[in-house]
Amino acid sequence: MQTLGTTGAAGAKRADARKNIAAIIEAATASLARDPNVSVNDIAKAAGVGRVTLYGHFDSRAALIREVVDRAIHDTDAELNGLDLEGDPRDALARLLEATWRLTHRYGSLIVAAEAALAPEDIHDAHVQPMTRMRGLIERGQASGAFRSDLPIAWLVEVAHSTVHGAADALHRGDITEAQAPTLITETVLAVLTPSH
Amino acid sequence: MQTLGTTGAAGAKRADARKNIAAIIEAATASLARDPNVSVNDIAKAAGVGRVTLYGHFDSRAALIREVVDRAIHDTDAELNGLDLEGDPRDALARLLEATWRLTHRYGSLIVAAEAALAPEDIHDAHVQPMTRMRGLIERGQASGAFRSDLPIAWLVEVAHSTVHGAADALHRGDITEAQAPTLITETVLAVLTPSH
DNA sequence: CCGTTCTCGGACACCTGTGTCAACGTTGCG
DNA sequence: CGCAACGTTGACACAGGTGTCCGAGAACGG
Repeated sequence: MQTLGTTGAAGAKRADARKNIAAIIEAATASLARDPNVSVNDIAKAAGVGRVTLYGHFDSRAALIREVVDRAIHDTDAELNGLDLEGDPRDALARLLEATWRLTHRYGSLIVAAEAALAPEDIHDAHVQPMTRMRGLIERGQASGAFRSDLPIAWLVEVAHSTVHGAADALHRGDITEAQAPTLITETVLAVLTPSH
Repeated sequence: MQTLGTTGAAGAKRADARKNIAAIIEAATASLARDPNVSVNDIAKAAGVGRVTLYGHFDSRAALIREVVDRAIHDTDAELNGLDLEGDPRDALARLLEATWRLTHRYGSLIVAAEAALAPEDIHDAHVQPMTRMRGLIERGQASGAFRSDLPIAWLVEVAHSTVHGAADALHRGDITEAQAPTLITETVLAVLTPSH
């Protein structure tokens, strides 16, 4: 058992087993996105299987979260790598922000769950990966004079992320609608990044 | 026992009892600001008393948190009410942001603890109170033309808060220093609020 | 100085969540 | 078919946190 590790390669398992594994991962992703402290029991119930069945496929709660996070990182990378980050930095940033928002909205508080359950080393990648992408784009915009350079680059990246995060909170609270979120985020971040004159 | 409820009025108690209560509240505030999931045991140890002594003064973990939160709200209100919010809206906003930052930094993740332990009704006040202050100031600035009016007011308030929150994260991560935080926050929020032309 | 008040520590019951086991179904393949 | 391999299940053991009770002892305040 436990033939699938962090690689996630489901080999020659029985058909129903593979179906259950998929259901568990899907349910875990959705549940953890909502509440980072969901119990394994709730995740199993959401997947339509028994709790012990889940333990038959994943060694521990941490192993399950690791698998979910790995998939999230993989999907995120795939989605973000398919993005066109060339051209006008402002337009590129808008595209990157829109994608980041979509992913944040999908995975929600998964990162919180990961931080609580996984070792710091495992978290590092999840944070650094999208960070450097945003950072690189902002640096390119600074070099071309499209973005302001009088604030620390790390801070500008942080602003982009907190704005996206804040939009998620505001949406959850009902202050804004899902439709207007991307516009508000882009408008806001660009307002910060635009040089005074 | 338990003569102090949410009012927090310590009456004619014994001197050491009052001292211990104060130590407990102080330790709980500091502990919860760091980790919203601290156990009652750890809080008691941090206060230098036994766990049972703590239960002698507070009916439950929730009651303790409620007391801590009430004090935090009270102190916050006092500090914010002492602020001069008149004059140039930009300067007033800078003052309000600076105070908000200081308080956020002091109380840290206390709100998270409150959200997990208290009923939604009890949380409402903690959120709404500082919200309306910021909102009123922004509205005044909008009326005088100092701030942009093309974005929803609720979103602008959210931006101010997520920027402060983001600064706390960046500081915790070591991306910025405590000294530059107020400047960065003010600079950023003003960049968003300043009309395009 | 003495009674009241408070602290302290251990022990207990209870709850929730995690992880494991052996027995019970079910699937898949010859 | 039929059997062996595998997945699934309820039941069990364990750990950590909360809240309570008790008795012994210390400190306060009159």
